[in-house]
Amino acid sequence: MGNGAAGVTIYDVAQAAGVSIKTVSRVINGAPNVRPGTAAAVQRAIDDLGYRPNAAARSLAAGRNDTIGVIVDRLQDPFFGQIVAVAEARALELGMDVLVASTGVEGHRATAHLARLVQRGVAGMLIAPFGDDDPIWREIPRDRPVVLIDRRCGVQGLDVVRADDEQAAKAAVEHLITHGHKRIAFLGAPLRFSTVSDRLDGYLAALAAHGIPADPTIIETHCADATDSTQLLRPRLDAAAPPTAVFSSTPMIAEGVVRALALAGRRDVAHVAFGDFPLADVTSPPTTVIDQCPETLAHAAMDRLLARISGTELAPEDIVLPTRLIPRGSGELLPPPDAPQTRNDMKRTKVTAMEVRQ
Amino acid sequence: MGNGAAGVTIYDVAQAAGVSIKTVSRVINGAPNVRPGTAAAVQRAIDDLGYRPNAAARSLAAGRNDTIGVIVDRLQDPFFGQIVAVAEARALELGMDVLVASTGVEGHRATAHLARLVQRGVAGMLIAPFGDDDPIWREIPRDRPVVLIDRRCGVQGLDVVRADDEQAAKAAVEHLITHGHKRIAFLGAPLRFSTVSDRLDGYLAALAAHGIPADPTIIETHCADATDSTQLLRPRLDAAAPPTAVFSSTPMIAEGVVRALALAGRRDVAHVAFGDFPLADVTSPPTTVIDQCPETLAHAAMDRLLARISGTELAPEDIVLPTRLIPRGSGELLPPPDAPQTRNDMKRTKVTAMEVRQ
DNA sequence: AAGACTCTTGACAGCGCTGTCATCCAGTCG
DNA sequence: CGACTGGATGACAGCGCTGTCAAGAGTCTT
Repeated sequence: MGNGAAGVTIYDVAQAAGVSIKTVSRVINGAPNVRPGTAAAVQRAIDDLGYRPNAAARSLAAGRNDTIGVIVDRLQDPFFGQIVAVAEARALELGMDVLVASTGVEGHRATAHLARLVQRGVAGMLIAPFGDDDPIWREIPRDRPVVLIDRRCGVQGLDVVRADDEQAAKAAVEHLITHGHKRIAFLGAPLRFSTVSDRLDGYLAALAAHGIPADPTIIETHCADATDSTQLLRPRLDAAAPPTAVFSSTPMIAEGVVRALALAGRRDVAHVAFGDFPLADVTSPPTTVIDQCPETLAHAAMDRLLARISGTELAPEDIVLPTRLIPRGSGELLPPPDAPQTRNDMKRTKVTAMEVRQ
Repeated sequence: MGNGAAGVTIYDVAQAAGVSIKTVSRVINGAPNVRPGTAAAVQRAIDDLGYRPNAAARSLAAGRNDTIGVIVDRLQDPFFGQIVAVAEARALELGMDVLVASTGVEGHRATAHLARLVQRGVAGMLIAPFGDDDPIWREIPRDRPVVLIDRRCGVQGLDVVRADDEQAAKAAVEHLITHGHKRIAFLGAPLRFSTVSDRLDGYLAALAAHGIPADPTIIETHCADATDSTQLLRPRLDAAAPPTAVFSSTPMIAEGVVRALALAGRRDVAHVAFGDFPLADVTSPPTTVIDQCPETLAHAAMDRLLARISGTELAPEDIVLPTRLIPRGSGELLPPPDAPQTRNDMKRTKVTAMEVRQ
């Protein structure tokens, strides 16, 4: 009984139960071929002594480990919070634990974390790679299961579970176009995030599909955080030919956009954000979002990771999950009747992603 | 060079460097009394072979462990996200790792997690206990450092790091009173959270200090989540003598309050929330909050935990940190000039916490 | 009834590392 | 110049557990 005096070992249990340590080991691990009576006696001894197997000894002896590592940017971000929460819940079902590692907003700690988790002997890792072609990710160990979530990275041969960024962004922008918008600003995080890059492609594809020229002056991809998006959107709202709608490429950026609009007292600018966020439904007007269903993503990624950990052989796959648009009001605003036409209407008809990316 | 083929052991390094494993061990651990030349040779061998010490073997042999466990309600909650983030950052500084455990919104998994973390041999734990007098917390092992954060729990003899809930709540309510409010609703999570209980005490103390009778009909302590607070506030707004101000006891509840007010189109109800939350500044009107500075709390808790882990002897302490009120608008609204007087003005002058808690 | 199995159980050798204690050697000192 | 000191290094015994292999005890065949 009682709260397990530390220091109780398998030997103590064996002695108390009058069996060998191996039998105790069998009982602990639910191994077959132990007579019920023996198992019961051992179990009683375990309970009486408050024995808890030593995880370190166990993983040393068995050579395996029931810990998985999760690497994300920021634990504070609800998106990643949800991912870690799902990972933890799923791991728990299998009696595994989760070691968290956040790379920080610049990804500085990524390399160190990768090394640490390997050293810790994690059975597998769930990684939201920070930055697309960052050489850091080349260091991802290939000797154990790794699943990338949310973002791709330059590395080949790994499972990736992500939202259909390009299609979803395209759908979002078309949603705005359908409501009559032609000047739609793109506010994005840096393009080294594969997600943002894909979303920009979707944005451009939507414009192109509707014969709307892309205007580089309202495409911003240098927002590191919400403060940036607020500050970078502000002057554009006051410009000669202001956008009548804004597409935010991430929830964080959307936060800054909502703030910029609120500060400017503008309720006439349409807004669709990629990624749902808390209180999106009570902004004025409520923010229309693309829900990328972080939990679904996380579950899919964990399915994959846990399958690999349990030994299933799988070919690396790029799993792209659908998203859904949640219209709440801001994305359904119509442009003002006197909205100026696109400034460059006559001059050019197409901007390629390449050009924009300069 | 290269990405450390797993399976390289200290023996391989020793052989490559022409020394004994013990010397390698010394180098790895930065032990004194190793000739610089020897150390350099060993280091070279380590680098060449891509050797990484096996954490399991290490903690088994040394009997210590450089992992700390953090138990919180929900990782998705930015408040806890911040706490875990700080814990992780601080742990990393010392080369330690963080094992996360979320108890779920009802705290169901708490016991299991406690056991798991102990079994994993964590060096210490940071726990945000769910529920005050929940017997679960009696199971907290006393054989290793534990620091409680944010909330107390029935257990004695443990460090607690928390905000000054009662004083902060009192200040918040007095802030409303100063602006002329007399009918101030209290929306709270269940009182088994020590924080909520303390905040209710602060609320009652503020009313009492100003001779305002507490009205149990506008004191609600059964909000499990934001949905509840929305639904429970709604009818009260339409009641005969509606509150002219609302005090939300947690950010989650505040979210529901903001939503209820937005849905009802009410911008005239003053609102002060305990705990800052994202976009609080862009609600209509912007939400006045008490910032409990989660990061500061987390740092203070980690200071304590890491000190204990490193062997410092400390008497258990209840560390209460100050908060600050951030006026943003909603808390500074004045009550309507024709606001009805408190319904019970003549009938009673004081409600004790006891009564309210029925 | 002896051989062939199957089910239970145990002895024992590590897993990779650290702590303890012994050893060796270059200086120091009386 | 021999005893003495302290730094540098290594031999070795575990840490607590699991995997392997063998042995003992029944059970089933023919």
